[in-house]
Amino acid sequence: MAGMSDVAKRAGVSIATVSRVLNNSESVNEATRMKILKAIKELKYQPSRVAKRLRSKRVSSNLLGVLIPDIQNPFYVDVLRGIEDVAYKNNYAIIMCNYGQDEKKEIMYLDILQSEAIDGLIAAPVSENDQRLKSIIKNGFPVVCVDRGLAGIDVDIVWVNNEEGAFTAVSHLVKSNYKRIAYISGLPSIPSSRMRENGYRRALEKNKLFDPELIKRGDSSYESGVNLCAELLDLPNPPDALFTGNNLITLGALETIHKRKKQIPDEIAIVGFDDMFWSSSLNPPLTAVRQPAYEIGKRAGELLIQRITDPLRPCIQMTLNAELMIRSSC
Amino acid sequence: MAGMSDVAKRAGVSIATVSRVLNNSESVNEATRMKILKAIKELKYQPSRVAKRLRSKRVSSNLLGVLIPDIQNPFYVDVLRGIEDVAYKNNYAIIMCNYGQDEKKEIMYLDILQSEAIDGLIAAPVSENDQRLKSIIKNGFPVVCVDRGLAGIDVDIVWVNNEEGAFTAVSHLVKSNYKRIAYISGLPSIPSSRMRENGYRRALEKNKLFDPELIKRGDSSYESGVNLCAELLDLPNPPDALFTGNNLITLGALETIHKRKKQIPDEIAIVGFDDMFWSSSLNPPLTAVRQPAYEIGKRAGELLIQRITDPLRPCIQMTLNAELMIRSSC
DNA sequence: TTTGAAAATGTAAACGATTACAAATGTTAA
DNA sequence: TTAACATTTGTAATCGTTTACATTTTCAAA
Repeated sequence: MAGMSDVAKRAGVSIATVSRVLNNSESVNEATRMKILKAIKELKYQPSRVAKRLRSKRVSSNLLGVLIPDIQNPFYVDVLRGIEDVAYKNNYAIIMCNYGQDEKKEIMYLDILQSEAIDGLIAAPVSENDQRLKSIIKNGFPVVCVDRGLAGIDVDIVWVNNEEGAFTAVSHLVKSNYKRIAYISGLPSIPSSRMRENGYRRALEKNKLFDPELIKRGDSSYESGVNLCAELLDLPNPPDALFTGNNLITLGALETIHKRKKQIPDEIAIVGFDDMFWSSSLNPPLTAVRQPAYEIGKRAGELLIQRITDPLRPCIQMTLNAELMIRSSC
Repeated sequence: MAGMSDVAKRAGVSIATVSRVLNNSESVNEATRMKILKAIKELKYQPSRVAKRLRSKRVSSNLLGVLIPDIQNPFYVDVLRGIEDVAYKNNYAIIMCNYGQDEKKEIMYLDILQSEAIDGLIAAPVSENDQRLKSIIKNGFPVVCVDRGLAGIDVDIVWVNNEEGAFTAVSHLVKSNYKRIAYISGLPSIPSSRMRENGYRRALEKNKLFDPELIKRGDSSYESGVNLCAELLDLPNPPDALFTGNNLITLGALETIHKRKKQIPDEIAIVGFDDMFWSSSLNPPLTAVRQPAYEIGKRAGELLIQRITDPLRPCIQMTLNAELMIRSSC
């Protein structure tokens, strides 16, 4: 592929001048500009972002990193869309890394992203004690967290009020007169799992309905939804309602309930954390706590770009509202 | 951040030696190797992939590009997972670009990916006449297409037999005695939309059931599923069954059907192209043509890595089987 | 010893851009 | 004509690696 020197040769100028018209910086004579533009066209010249990034660390590489735990979870897909739209508008491309809640993989990706000299990173860390991510932040690298925080360090973060969302959902179940309300939790090492559990617990204790037997903790996956729901249904004194800790768990629980031909909500009610755009087409239309996922991504993208341009701005914690979408599953 | 020269200084050797232990190439004395390794640890040195890529074009950058039309479509998510697993195993990271079926965006991403000096690209092109992608392939750059082909050019490709899949699905509808079977197509510029239409048409014509009025062509989105389904239901002589052209269209059509409180399959049957892992939790459990999406991604990843190591290997077109998953929606 | 090959290490030129600084050219006013 | 300044262009260093080639060190055999 043609390089800048080829263009320079063809246009009969020096590479400095070529660089100048490329970055339309400083003054360059209109005639030479035209010559150079013509040469660029003819040679189909494309500047190498790699060389550019190597040379000027202080200049934007127009690359953002995104590190998410699970691309299969529609919540993160929407977050990603939000990030991407903002990035595209601001002329950034994104490297997306999906670490599948695997810490080794997360570390590998973090290394790669750093050594790719990205301008900034949006991450949902593997846990709140993510050492590697913390040290990156301490080094002054621009990072925005989404959905999950980091303990003992000041960082921009965008998330929802998980406790309140869970509290509202479970309270709705209580009001609807369910008595044995179970919670299928995601990975307990994820802060949001515990926040949601707190909300669940607060709603039940307030009404003296709390029974520790009805909490099952899994790994935030579809399979764990399938299995833990089965365990709950097999209890000698099974629950009459289910609060599921995320998207995939909800779908897994539904799978089990349907397989056992239990009626929802008559035999078992269910309300899930995380809405999906097709929730109303589920059987039955699912009552769920809706996180504004796209909005979360959008805000995170904006915060990151701000931080890149102004590294000294104080950190912001942005808590968006989760909303209970009441449909027919409870 | 510390660079290679810092490490060299600390270990009291030249940068060349550092580079050698990093790439464990050639012989280096065990004692010096230790010294250097120690210095690397102490300085938390991380090699810059950017500099590495700039220097050695012929050496692998361990970066793969993935270009997909719509990250919201669960089919592509699964393809992506397949690619990612293979990439990870072979020590490649991936840059994922989602162009949202927007040609301008696709071209931008293609430019970026090229100038990032990635090793290879897996793409589902915007159309079979994608000029930019074609010229990249002509330049000898390693590319594997997924789900969508390219006209008039030899390229590795992994997809399913769309026509056959559609034919099977629609034939099943015919066997079940539906008479007015409609097709909601995705964007006609996408080859798979037309292939599926061909299968649909062949199945109906064979049984003298074809009626051009029952074909609606949209843009492969959820919204177009919602709207075109409504148009079909509003027909003076509405269909008694629906064949939907992809995932999102299916979900959109379900939305409309439910909103109108039509019974599935009694008032209207539906079979969709593309299965989802939660299809059995839909209302009703959805009959769908299952593409082995994860497998498609995995195969594509393998083909790409092969091509990178052997640029001269003849092109392969890999057609996987689509399978009809019969549930209760027809 | 000396010699020569093998092993270990160093030197310096790339890779393809940006950019400080220098140099050349053009323009205006005295 | 020339001084003074603005405009335009060029030169060369730089970013952090890899690598061809040169050099030094080591060591066994003569």
